[in-house]
Amino acid sequence: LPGLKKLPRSFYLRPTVVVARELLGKYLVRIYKGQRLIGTIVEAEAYCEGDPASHSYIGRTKRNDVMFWEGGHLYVYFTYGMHFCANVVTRNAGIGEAVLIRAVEPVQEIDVMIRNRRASHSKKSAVELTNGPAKLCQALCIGRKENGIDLLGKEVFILDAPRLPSSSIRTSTRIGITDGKGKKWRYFVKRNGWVSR
DNA sequence: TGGACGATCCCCT
DNA sequence: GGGGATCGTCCAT
Repeated sequence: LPGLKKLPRSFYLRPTVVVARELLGKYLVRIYKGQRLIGTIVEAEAYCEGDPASHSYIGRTKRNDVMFWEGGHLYVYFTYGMHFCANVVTRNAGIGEAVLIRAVEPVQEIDVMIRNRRASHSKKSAVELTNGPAKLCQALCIGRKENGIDLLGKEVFILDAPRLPSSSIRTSTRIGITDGKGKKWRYFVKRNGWVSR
């Protein structure tokens, strides 16, 4: 992906639903042991202040602290006793908002991603490599240590790409939540096979 | 100090 | 389509 630049800080400081929508089509890059694991973001959800479904709804705690950092950091949380999920922090410091990355389409080092998910992926389709928030974290080696990483650094970052036409973007309510229903803050690429169900 | 539960995934039916 | 795995976080005793 020669010539593509990292998204600047200013990209992340904008309203969270705008960031969620515009992250579609961008390249999520993970540098791990000298390898460049890359996937195109195809599904994302916005979590805003005043939203009962957001981890930040209860206020600032040790767990959700990174959500309140300046936009352009990575908030990684642990859930269900075994899974990690990755979020892009948005807006200015002191505001607890973020975008959950729910799915990516593998682009580069796909064989490494298969190996990272080997235990459970042995006889599954290519789609199941990264069609969910915890699956893509496993495929890209994103875990507890990556919580709080600066997306303008060298370990995890996002490369710019042309904005997708609005005709290729769809919206829906968010997945797997009970509070805050009705908000159509899930964005995904129409007809892309890696979008979760 | 304890218990309820979760922005999920996988395997089984 | 349903349930079990599995444990950190948070709040109520």
